[in-house]
Amino acid sequence: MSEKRPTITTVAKLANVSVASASRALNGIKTTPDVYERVTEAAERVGYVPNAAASSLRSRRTGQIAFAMPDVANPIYTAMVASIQEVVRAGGMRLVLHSTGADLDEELAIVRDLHRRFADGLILVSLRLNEDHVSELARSPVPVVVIGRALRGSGVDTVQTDSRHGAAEAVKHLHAAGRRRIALVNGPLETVPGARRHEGYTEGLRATGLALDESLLETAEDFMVEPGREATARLLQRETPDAILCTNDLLATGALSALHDAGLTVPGGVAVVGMDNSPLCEVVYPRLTSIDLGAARRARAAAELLMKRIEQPSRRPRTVDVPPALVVRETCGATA
Amino acid sequence: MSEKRPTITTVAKLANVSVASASRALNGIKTTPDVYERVTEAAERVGYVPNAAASSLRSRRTGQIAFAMPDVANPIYTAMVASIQEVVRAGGMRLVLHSTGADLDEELAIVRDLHRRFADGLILVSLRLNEDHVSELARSPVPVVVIGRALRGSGVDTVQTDSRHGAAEAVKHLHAAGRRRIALVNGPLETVPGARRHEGYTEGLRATGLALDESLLETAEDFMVEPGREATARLLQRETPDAILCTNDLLATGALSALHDAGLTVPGGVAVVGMDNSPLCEVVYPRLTSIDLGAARRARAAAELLMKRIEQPSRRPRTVDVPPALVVRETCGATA
DNA sequence: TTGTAAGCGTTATCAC
DNA sequence: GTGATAACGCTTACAA
Repeated sequence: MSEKRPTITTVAKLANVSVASASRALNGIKTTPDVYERVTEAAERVGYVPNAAASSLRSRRTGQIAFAMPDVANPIYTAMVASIQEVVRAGGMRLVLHSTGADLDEELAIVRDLHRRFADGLILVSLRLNEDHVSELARSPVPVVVIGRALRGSGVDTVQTDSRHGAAEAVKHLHAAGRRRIALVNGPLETVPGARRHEGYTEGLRATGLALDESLLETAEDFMVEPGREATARLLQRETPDAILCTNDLLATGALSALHDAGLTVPGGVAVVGMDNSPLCEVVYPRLTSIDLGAARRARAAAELLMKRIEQPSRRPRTVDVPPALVVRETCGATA
Repeated sequence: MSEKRPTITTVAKLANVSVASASRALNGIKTTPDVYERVTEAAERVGYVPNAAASSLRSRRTGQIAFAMPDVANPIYTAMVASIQEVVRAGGMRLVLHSTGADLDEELAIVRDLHRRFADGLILVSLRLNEDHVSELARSPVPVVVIGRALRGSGVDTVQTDSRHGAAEAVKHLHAAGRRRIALVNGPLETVPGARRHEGYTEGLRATGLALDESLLETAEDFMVEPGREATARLLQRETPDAILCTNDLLATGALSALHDAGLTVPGGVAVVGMDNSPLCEVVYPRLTSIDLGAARRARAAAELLMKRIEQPSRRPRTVDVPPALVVRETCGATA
């Protein structure tokens, strides 16, 4: 009844070859056709499946790729997961997921945990990691690809986008559409995206000759819908802008809701631009104009960089840059 | 420069104990305080981190839980991932993600792959698995929890919801709101949810005394936004219903878009009810009335069942039932 | 309680 | 090309 799980020894015996030959045949290493035939047949017959732990222990490869992101519930990271999953599967590997809650300690903990060697590489989306943590990354026993700001000297591959430039472009677009009182609803400023997008906003104002008005700035507790709604509500209590740049689509979604509650029309009264160009844009009402930061492309690039790096650990680190692009939809046209 | 990675032997030597004692101390098995002290200190000093493969090979535990779902991009599964992630992390384990593309062969392939022993258990969301596949599940070397229809005789724990009943309730609600020409936009009928929700729809019609009108039925290629839009557009070409029941929120989102394109108002002209009560409901316009199928609760329950089952493999299989609940929002009120 | 030693199942290194 | 055999790093009987 409860026959023991077959091991490679079982297969080797049945095929009348050594375990070494069995292993070779099963791993596609050159053998005589005869041996190959007998081994595969034997394996088939007993339903042999190699043990992952044993094979990892010996080969030092786990067949797993780890992906650590700030928040599983954010559609932009979900989109990344989908892209990465494709590449990973095509390479015959598994995807291990980690959610860091955008917490710096968590981000670092995962990098340290790589010493357990549970994965052959890591793709890390980091909101808070900065130059101080380069040493931790450099110490990693397996390749790491960072999606975020390039960390000089860390020796890791990086995929980035110029979200600062993206934010500036958004402001310019709003200005070109006739908007003059452009508010900013941002996420936490101590995050890298928060800081850079703020810079981009002020840069955009400068470029268009608009003055920076502190009362048009609002910061949400987190890059999410509800905080976006609250931040926008606070903003509307003291000011009525004619446009709002939200530093991601979730914030923008919250903003749309707050504007609606306040009886303001979009884009007639207030124009809104988000960032990320996530699937959400097509689904909210009105459809959201957004700065595409190439999430899917970045994720795919990161996964591909990682796969190549795993094959060839010595190759010099590269940085891939995905340029932002404005995608115009309904929430921003000319002033009504 | 390139000192070798420390193993448990390194630690044992440094602490002047046997590797066995080192292992015990590190795994929290009773030792004298003195030994414990010396070992942990030594481990700390050399930065020892246990090797996952070696420990799995010997202990037959991987510390990994696998979650297989039809589609990473569907917010309802994302919500499940979030819930499961919490439980898994609380148990000190890792989450391995698989996306099956709602493909039966993929679903089965993952179950078979468990023989590699890369995970200590699997949570499987299955759209197509049915009684024919019970034997495959029963053969699994590690516990499996199925989120979906209970499979009798498989011996696996199951978490389910009565989506048939949910669909029927939706119809009753629409009827109570004065709707009489209630259309159905469903996903593929050969899936379990597709079939059951169709049954629920007809059951609802029967209960309210409405006649089944074949021309009010439409089937989308997939449970997603774009197919939902297309299916609804087809429907509207031949009929103008006063309500549409969509069998998930993505379909409903597509339906809203098609209705809007057709110049129909919601809920004034046509009421819409979705299913799943995903985060999407709060974000689309108008906000979507939906049948909550308790995704987060089901996911959490599944994860908890799995953890318990891993601890105690012999306990008898249970089935957890999460009842559906109507959540009323803007897309369905009384006829205008 | 601690140490000794035997594996866990595989892959890689040798001679042949 | 193939077959012995030695690791890989850890946990766990078992003996002391």
